[in-house]
Amino acid sequence: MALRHAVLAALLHGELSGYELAKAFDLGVANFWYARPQQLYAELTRLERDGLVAGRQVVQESRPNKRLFRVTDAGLAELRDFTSAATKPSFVRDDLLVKVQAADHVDTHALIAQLSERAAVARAKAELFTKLLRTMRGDRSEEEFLRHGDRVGPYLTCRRGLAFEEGNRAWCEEVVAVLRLRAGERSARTGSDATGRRPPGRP
Amino acid sequence: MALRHAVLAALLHGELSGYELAKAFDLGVANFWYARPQQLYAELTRLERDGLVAGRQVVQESRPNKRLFRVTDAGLAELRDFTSAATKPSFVRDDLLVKVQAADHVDTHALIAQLSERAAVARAKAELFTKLLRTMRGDRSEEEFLRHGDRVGPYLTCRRGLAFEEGNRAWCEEVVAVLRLRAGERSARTGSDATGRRPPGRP
DNA sequence: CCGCTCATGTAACAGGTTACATGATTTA
DNA sequence: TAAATCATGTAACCTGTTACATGAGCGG
Repeated sequence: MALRHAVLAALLHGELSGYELAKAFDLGVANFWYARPQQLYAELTRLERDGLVAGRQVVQESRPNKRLFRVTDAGLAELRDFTSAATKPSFVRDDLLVKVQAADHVDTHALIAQLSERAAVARAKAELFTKLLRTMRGDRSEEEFLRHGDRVGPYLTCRRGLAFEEGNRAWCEEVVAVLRLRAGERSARTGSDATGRRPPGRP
Repeated sequence: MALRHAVLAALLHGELSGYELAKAFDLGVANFWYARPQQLYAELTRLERDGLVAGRQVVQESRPNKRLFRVTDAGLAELRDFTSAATKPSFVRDDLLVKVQAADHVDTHALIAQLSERAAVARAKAELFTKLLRTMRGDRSEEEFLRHGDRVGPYLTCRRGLAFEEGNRAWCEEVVAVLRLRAGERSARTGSDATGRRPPGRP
């Protein structure tokens, strides 16, 4: 059960409500984990039941009431045990990779569209992460911050997110370039159009 | 259901048995997907039931018999539909990132050990991918291969795998360096040992 | 003779996704 | 007045993991 620990790690920074957690774990910002709101509410309930987080009701006017959660001592202990234990190998699972794997047998122009889309998303995320990093380190230089700043954990995971998205973008753009080049060369040879539909066989 | 399509994409290259597929989808080699053998046998059964792959029995002496599967026309159509449809955004889910996120609150030296381990694994994988790429392109240059080679799909996904693992390794090493530096500076200030256990508070 | 490779599964369970549900308030 | 934000969940379903199971040959 890894979501548990992701939630605990996210709450280390300070108290958050389920809703705020959900925003933090959203696709846009989640540089170290992703989860749907429903999952988070369920997990917070379980964590509270197990005494790993404690919630307190915050009454609000002109807004629905909310519950803020913080990590308990037991929760911190749990997180420490988790961190000390061996880490499972992680792996990629991305539909885009499957599609590119099949690139020689499928419609190229649909694929190009999706790769371009992904490249744009990756660029946007990279920019977001860059800003987040700047905010976290404030006016200090990166080296200075990494040496003496408090809370470098979130900074370091954000750096991984940034590198990942930059890699993503570069790869998507490279693949688009290759597919375009090949579509062009093929149509130049055969005299057909350059849409790249149904590559080798199959008329 | 994405495993389905990953299996179809993997079988495009040629006939494979469940066992061979399992090797291809293993952590060591899987540059675009990962799955356990049990899952693959189950998925192959379903795919055959649905007519997307066709299996044929191969009788062997001195080895258990096996079933080789190939993608049917219906399977190829399914894969084309999948490729044309919108791609779901993908996200990272890595226990190591959770641990680093919590780095400021947990035992540093256990974390360093795991990061070093992961860096070593990443380096090994990167080397493997580099060799695979060389094998795939044969004696051609990369540019030449990407322009005119047949089956660039697997090559391109392998390139993503390579970049990913290199990024992984670089990040792990960077984090190790930062954590070591901070542990050293802290012990220099406090006069305590340099194990880095239980960072700020808590005696 | 021990462990590895080949070869294929079943069954129980944990984890994650999709769809559904509600309702007030602020902003365009 | 329509849409977005705040705020929280339930229920059914799909997917993936863990544990268990079997059995023959080959290499050291």
